[in-house]
Amino acid sequence: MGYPVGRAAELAGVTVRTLHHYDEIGLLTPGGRSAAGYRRYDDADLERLQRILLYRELGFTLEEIAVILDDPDTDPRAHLRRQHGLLLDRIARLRQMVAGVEFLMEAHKVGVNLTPEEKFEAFGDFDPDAYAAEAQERWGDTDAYAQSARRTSGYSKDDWVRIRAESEDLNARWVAALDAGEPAEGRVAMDLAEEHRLQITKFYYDCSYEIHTGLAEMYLADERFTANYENQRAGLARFVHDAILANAVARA
Amino acid sequence: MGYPVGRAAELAGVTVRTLHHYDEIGLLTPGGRSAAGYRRYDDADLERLQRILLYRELGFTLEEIAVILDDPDTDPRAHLRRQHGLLLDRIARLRQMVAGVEFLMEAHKVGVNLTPEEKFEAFGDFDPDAYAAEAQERWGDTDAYAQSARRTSGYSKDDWVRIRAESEDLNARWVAALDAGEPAEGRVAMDLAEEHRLQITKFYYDCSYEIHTGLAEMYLADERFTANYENQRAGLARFVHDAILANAVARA
DNA sequence: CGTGCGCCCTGCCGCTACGTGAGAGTCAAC
DNA sequence: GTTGACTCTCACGTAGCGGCAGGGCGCACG
Repeated sequence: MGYPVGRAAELAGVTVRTLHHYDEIGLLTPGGRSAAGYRRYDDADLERLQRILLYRELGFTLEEIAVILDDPDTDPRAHLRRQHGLLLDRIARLRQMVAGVEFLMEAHKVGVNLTPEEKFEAFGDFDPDAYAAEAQERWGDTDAYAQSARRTSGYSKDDWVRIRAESEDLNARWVAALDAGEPAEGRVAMDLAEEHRLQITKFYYDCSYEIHTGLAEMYLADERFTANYENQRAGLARFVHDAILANAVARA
Repeated sequence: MGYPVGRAAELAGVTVRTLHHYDEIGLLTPGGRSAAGYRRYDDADLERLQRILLYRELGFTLEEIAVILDDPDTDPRAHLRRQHGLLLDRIARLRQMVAGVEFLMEAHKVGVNLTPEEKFEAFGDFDPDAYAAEAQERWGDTDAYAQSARRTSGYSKDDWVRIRAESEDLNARWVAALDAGEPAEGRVAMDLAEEHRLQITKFYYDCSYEIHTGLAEMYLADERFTANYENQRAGLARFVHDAILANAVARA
């Protein structure tokens, strides 16, 4: 009983070498060996293999996959839900790119000349807030992120333009507040924080005060977000962070 | 004029090292250099870079991308259309995987026990006919494939179950015909060929006799398809091929 | 005028996730 | 008992960069 390596590879649609590799690095060790030393894969092995391949398709490294799969308090159902969410997210991202290509096709047809900046923007260096939901969910397991993916996947090109405009507007006002020397715990900054929270709720997912403070922490901890704010104004990341916390404490 | 490497990298959302690498392998050589030997990227370079990144996201190797981009008779519009189609295809594939995950979740909830084969099938080693459209279009430039992607992306889990069932039913009858010793140019085989053509039209895209014969050739030429048929019965690939050709000649 | 500081250059070594043999044993079939 | 398909274990090769070393630019600031 159990499948030999060739059969397992065929079933999963991978090469024998790949299975050898996974065995070498300890990612997928077959349940047993025959007398002659042949690998024998049982049903549990194949189930694990399937999960590996799905996470791999989603862009995780083999090391990350090992961590995810060997986490003791993640049952099969949690894996399926997470994979489901991540897949929806990928689709949302691809849809955004489709919208970008359609936008460029339009521009080309009408003969509009776009600056390089505009061209790259068409695809979006993915919006930080949408991205945040992903990061949040990647290891957590709420459904804020799945909600985000579901909603963003329904957005049209025009929607994205509107969303981008509103986001940039709010951003400009953050910068203005910082430049004006507003205190992060003051009325103005806290109102901006509240507006920020409502904007996320409106476009992506229900952003509670708790989630919002979580985002604020990430704005400081994750350099991708830090850079996003700091590129606009030195100290802006910390300013936004502090304002969000003050706002959450005051209103919650 | 022209952007320095750091600025170009920032615009495109890649690292400087990546641009160096593309320069090294000749995939993207900056339009000029400053007096001090600094790379200077002009607008045309950035446009090329954007195309590179999109094709890369779609899974092409850098070498393949070079071939695609340096093909003299592919204008910007053709690139956009191709990218648009390929993106829709990726989305369709991911949707199929989503459906697969949902199917597994259902099965898990109801407590159904699936064999490993069934589990891997849930995601589909992608249906050959849908795949065919892709291969057809990847280098050609009709829109059969885009049509296929558009339609399949709208299919639900239940739809896929039905499609799979119908496909397998037809497949079984091909096998039966071959086993029964039916001639490939006979009535029975030709009727199966016609049914095959209509099934593709129904589920994926308008399959003309011309396209159909194209598919038949591919069933013999591309080992992924050959294997698909030969795994069921030796000689089946050739049998299907001959029947499709006979049918096309007789009816067209 | 020099002296940081940030950006740029060219090697070059390292890493991941395998591909691709080489050389040898295994197993079912004829 | 031999053939052909499958398996094993080294072991080196490859793609697409990441990251660091050692060294030039270039402009501001004192």
